[in-house]
Amino acid sequence: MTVSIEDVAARAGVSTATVSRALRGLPNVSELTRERVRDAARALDYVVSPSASSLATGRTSTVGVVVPYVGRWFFGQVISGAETALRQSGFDLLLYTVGAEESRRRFFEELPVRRRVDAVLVLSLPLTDAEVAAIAGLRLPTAMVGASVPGFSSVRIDDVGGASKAVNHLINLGHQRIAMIHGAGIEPAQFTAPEDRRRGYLSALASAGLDYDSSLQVDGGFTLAGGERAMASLLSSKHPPTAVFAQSDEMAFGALRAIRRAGLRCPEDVSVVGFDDHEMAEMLDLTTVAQPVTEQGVLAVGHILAELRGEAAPSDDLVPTHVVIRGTTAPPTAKPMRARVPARSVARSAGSSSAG
Amino acid sequence: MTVSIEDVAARAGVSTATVSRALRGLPNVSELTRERVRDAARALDYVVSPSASSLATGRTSTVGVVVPYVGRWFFGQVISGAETALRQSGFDLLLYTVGAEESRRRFFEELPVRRRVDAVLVLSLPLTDAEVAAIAGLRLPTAMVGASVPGFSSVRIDDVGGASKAVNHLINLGHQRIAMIHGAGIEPAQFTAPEDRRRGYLSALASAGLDYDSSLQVDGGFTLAGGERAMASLLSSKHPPTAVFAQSDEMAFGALRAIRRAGLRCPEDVSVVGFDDHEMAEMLDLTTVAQPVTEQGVLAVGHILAELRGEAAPSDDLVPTHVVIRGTTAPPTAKPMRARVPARSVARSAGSSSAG
DNA sequence: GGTGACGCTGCAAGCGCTTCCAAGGTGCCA
DNA sequence: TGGCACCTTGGAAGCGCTTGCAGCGTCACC
Repeated sequence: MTVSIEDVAARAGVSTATVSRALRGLPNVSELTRERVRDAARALDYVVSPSASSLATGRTSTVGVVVPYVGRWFFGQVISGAETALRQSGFDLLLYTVGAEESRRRFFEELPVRRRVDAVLVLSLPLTDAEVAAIAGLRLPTAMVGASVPGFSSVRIDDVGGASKAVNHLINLGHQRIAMIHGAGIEPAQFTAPEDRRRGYLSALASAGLDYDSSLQVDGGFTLAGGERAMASLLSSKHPPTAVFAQSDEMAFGALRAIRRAGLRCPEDVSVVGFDDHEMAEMLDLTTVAQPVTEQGVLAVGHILAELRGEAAPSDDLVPTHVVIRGTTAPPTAKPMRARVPARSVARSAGSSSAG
Repeated sequence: MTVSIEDVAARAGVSTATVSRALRGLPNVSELTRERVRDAARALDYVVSPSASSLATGRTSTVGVVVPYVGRWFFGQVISGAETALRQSGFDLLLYTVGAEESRRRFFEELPVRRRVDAVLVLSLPLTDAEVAAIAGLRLPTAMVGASVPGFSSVRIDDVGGASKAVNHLINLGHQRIAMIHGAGIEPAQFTAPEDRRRGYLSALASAGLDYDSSLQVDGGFTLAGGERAMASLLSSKHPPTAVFAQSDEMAFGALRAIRRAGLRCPEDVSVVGFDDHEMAEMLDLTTVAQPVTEQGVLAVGHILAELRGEAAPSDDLVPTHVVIRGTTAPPTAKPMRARVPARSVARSAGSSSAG
């Protein structure tokens, strides 16, 4: 039924060994023979059997990608980049989503990637020590995106730098009272983003000689709803900020909503900067810190492939970020927050009267 | 180095044949033996070699999923559902993204899934005839999500019904002048969503006895920017609509932005309904038509697995939708677009069969 | 006691490749 | 002309499983 290497060999009048060599571009095959083999293969519509091939070589030409959720924009982008890079090098991408507690447990328990892949890519999964050990036990080239674990290659963004760029942007606009909506620090240790972004925030404030006010740091739990709550609480404080740096775009979205619901306007009353450059950021005109997302997938694959070729030891990449200035940031108004529009009932007159 | 079935056999004191049968739960193995084998396997941390196994059986226990983009919310969700369902049945998921023209061409030309997968899942890819032929040539169980092709299983939503539900919602609120922002009809024939949604729109209007005004149908090309342009043009017409049905949430988002930029308010001045229940729809408080997304992946996998077991011929699923009412729809103001009056009084003029 | 039937197990032949090793040719130099 | 190095090619042994077929006790029943 299916055509095998033997059929090709017969048709080309050579041995299977030669077919194998010819088709894979190995040296020590005369050009003439190679052509004949290629023709035969083409004529028979021959495709090598991956299982036979990997049984013989021990290599699978497949990389396992472990990701919490595929549905989230960020992961989708990274996977996309990784897939392209892998495909280009002749590798397949086996997907494992381990977002649900149950599936995660099973993944690290059974390690279904064993014998199935040549290398592993772990995306933004803060791993417990046991999980790290499990992965290490695979003895496969492994790269992490978004978290750094000793012994593995990793690709991360410059969280500290990104955060201070964002805050500097606000400072340059003239803001002095700048709040931060952060993510909770409850995650495993390798997930350093919240802490790093906080460091960036603080260092920007410090080098501008601005006061540090701990009441301006509120937890938004990295969710939209959390960002909304955080912003609401900031707005209702006795001395609200004129600008807010949110550690993620989703929290920034929530903040925007809170601002709107409070009858205030952004950026006239409060400026907001996010972090990520989420696909919706543009639509909401959110100033934010952009990170190259797809590229991180590509870089991670690069590490993996290099290790696979034995060319490189595990190494870390820190990719740069840049601030994308959009419409949610502006200089503070002269008299910050004084004449507060009565929220709720009176729909903001922004549209008709003061538009522009 | 790696432990093979032979090691397990030796340790359990049986033949490799028995190990194979015992571990796979085949009958004709005494419970005692099975236990011994299991223990040996566990003790040696044995994992069957997928390549050896599939070389021997011809089955790969892998399903190829072909998708235009992973980064888009909808696809991510569907993949997620499919992955879970597959994993549960012991299948792996091989991902192929063919969004880019180049990668798409290569995919259908080389058909890298050949010999690699047992079945194929094609997500929301309107295929050309040649592409359909290529897939058919694989002679593998195949299911489509979002498009229906004769000969293949498919899972789609009820576009006609969804659209008319959306429009009925507007009609029930009292709207009489309802526009539609649609997607261009330039795609291959199987991509029937635009046309079906138009049919739903028209039938809802018709059964409410409302006029059909072709100037109220504008193309938004299924993009945010397109939706914005379409809405802008509607707003600037001499007789603008009081409500708009957008064939996708993204276009609806664009419409919202156009409304805001025109200094108008939603829903006070114009109501907007979208389609999809995009993850951002909630954040933007958009009334929309929700479809079960993850579930479509699960259903498609169901079809595939059934075919794989030889249990079923290709069949179609039409999954229902429902309107999610949020804040972008409200009864029209009494005197549309002229003076702004609180829009309470008109609340229930739903049944009015009077033609406008 | 003979004889199937039946349950459990092992033998061994593949599955379709890759690769080590040896063999045959060729050309070149001594 | 013989010897040698080098380039091509083929033979054949696996890689680690699955599975058809046969063997062998056991039983039940004639």
